[in-house]
Amino acid sequence: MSDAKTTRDQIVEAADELFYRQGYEYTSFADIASAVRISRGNFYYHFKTKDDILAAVIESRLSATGKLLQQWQETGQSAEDRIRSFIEILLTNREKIKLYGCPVGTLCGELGKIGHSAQADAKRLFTLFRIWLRGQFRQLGRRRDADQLALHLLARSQGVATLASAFRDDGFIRREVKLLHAWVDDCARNAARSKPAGSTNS
Amino acid sequence: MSDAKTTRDQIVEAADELFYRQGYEYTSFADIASAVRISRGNFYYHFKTKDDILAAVIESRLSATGKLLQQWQETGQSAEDRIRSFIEILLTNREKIKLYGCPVGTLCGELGKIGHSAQADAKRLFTLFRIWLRGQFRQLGRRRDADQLALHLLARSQGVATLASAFRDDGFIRREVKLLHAWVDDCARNAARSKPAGSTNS
DNA sequence: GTCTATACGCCGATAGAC
DNA sequence: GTCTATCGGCGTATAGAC
Repeated sequence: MSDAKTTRDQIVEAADELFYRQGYEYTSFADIASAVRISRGNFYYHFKTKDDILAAVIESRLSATGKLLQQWQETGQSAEDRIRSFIEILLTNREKIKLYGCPVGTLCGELGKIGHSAQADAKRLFTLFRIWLRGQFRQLGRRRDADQLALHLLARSQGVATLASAFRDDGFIRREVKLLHAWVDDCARNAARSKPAGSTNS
Repeated sequence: MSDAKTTRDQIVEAADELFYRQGYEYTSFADIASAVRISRGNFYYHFKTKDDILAAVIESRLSATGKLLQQWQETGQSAEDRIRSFIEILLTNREKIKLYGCPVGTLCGELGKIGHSAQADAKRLFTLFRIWLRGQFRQLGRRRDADQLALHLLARSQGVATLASAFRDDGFIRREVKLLHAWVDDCARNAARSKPAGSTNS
């Protein structure tokens, strides 16, 4: 509690940011140590290996993502609204996305390529969003294809992030976000049509 | 000519594959040398630095991509067909995509993160597809938004590749390819509707 | 808990024999 | 053109003083 962050927390925080900006492989202990302003030696008091730091970073991201989704769950007026808050992160985080892509997608990709065992854990970040989105689409009335819609939306977001970082194009992001909102419109319409007359979402 | 590949060509070929499968940063000279079965020392007779190899690999990919697009241009019966051949590479290359993602997207992403100057060249791979696709959509009659449609299709493909490699899901790829073909259907329909009656594509 | 000093290997890169 | 031998640097990781 209060603002007294432990050194360990500072390390995780700095590593999180550096792994996002530079990638895991490219980030050295020296990078993290100098960001936290501690010596490399002190480092190993808190984490035995680089893999341990990665595990802690992923755990921290999983926790933060869970809280974010829970917050959306509480503040969103409807399932449709909640899906739209997911889409909006593309706009909210667009400056970082243009520079470093999506933190989930790029980490999973890198860990997959170097055959790192932590890729399974990183994938759980995707799964967290997938399950949450699936729940929203179910509430929208798309019970049969809710999971497919969730994956589709995840894929669309990943694609936007990848091209946004390649071309550094703001207008492109805005247009794609508009298209995604229009796609949600369609999802809601089709759900209403296929539901029995008079049924509601609750 | 003939099958007598020069050592240099073999190096580029091996590096190309390794950069795709392991990433640029993670691939060492030792990896490439052992793949080509030459000593590390001999290596430097052909390439002065690792950056030089990367440049040669990108150049090789640009050339191969250009030839592929030219071939599609010649064999495709219509612009619509040609766009569909682009979509089909997701299916054709799905085994590698599930393991290593898209070679263009992952390379651009990695080079962007480590701030490598060759990222500008890697981006040209995207631009090659972008311009070619833009041309196809123009021929389809979508003159005003041809470039936006090209970027949209590129983004959708990238998203499919990213999630396919995270979840290793064949069914997901197939469903998304179907959706993309349906999207092309819509593109062609909307183009026909907005064109003056009686006009043709040629 | 934090530091300095240090081990040890792999990295990219060079020199020079054949 | 291909090899062996080797360099300097940085990477992760450890030992031990304070």
